[in-house]
This record gives sequence, structure tokens and C-alpha cells, in this order.
Amino acid sequence: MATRAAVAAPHVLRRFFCSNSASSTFPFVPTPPAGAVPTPARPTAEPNTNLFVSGLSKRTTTEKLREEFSKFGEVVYARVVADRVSGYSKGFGFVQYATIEDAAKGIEGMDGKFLDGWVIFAEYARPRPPPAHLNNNSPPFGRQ
DNA sequence: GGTGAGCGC
Repeated sequence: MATRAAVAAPHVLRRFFCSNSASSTFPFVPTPPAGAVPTPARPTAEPNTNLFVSGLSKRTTTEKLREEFSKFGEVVYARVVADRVSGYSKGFGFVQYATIEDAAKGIEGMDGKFLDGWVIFAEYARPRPPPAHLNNNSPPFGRQ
């Protein structure tokens, strides 16, 4: 006698998964802030001659970046970061003024403004580690 | 092919 046993209805099992009582208060509080945070993630760097410009269009080039920022101060260095292989712009760049006060005027004059149809954001760039070009061979990973 | 938050070779 081969009596096919009826398979358990899957809809009955739904009740087990629908029992979501995870609304209980866990003893673990995922909220670390018990006061003022001394080290925020990225509050913007301190005033310097280097400016970080983001929100650039993919078609915005370095010379265009310098040209626009040169109207608010003396730009001694400007570059749009692009991939070294493909050559396409990453959408952000750096502008360095001769003085910090020129950099401040550059931010006030270009931050939130339109450039090639995109709203750009100019702010002080972070201090980056030195290129360490003392040695020609500078492998990113040192041997043990 | 060219995105859409970001920090450069």
C-alpha cells in the first residue's frame, strides 16, 4: 500500500517566521555617544592652502578647474583626480592657492556653485602623507 | 561605460 502522505502545508510554517518579537529591549546599547565626541569622522580639515573640490562633472578638466578658481585668488596648483589607466575623471579635484586667505576666498566663491552643470563643493583638503620620493623604489608593502 | 560619495601617484 503506497499511501502518499500529504506534505505539510508550507503556509503553516509561516507563523514561525512571522513571530518577530525582536522589539524587546536588548541589554546591549548600540549607542556609544555618552557625551561629546572628541574625534568626529570628517568635520573638514583645518584651514590651509589646499582645497578639496568635489561634485565635479566627469567632463571637468584640470585647466577648467584652475581657470574657475583663479578668479578668486592665485592658484599655484590645481588638478582633477582621474584614473591613471582609463583617464576618466573621478569627479573631484584639488586646488592650491598661494595663501590661505586666497583659499578662503576660493571656497566662499566656488563652494556650492555650478560648474559644467554640477554643483561643486570646495573645502579645505586634508593633510596627506608625504610622497616619500627619497627613494626611487617605494613599495607599498615592506618585506618582513 | 562613465555610476555621484569622496581626499591626489
